[in-house]
Amino acid sequence: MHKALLLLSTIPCGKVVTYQELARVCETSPRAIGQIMAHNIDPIRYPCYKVVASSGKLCGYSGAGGLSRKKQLLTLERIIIKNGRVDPAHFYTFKNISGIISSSPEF
DNA sequence: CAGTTGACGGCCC
DNA sequence: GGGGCCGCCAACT
Repeated sequence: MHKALLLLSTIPCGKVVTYQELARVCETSPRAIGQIMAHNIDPIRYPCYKVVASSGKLCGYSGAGGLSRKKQLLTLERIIIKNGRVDPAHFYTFKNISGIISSSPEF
């Protein structure tokens, strides 16, 4: 399993991450993160709906329901979405990567 | 192994 | 803010 997917489960409720941030932590390109999400086999276990573009745009969701579903799930976490975009105030950044690693067995 | 294709980002205008 | 361009990297022909 890729690191990026594991990081998703560490995101606090009410927050989202950008592809950029995941790319930074995983030391890869945002494009690669996009691929990983697109090929994500298990949207249930890994909350890939919390991943948005740096502009706040939702971009896509391969799970059932598509973008509207993704939007709905985010709304359930009290995240305000205007015009298909998440307010940047909801962006989450990984501060202590080592802490995350120690709390996740698969690392 | 060599293209192609995106759920992107940064830069420029 | 938005469109055009190019670099990026993993997955899939």
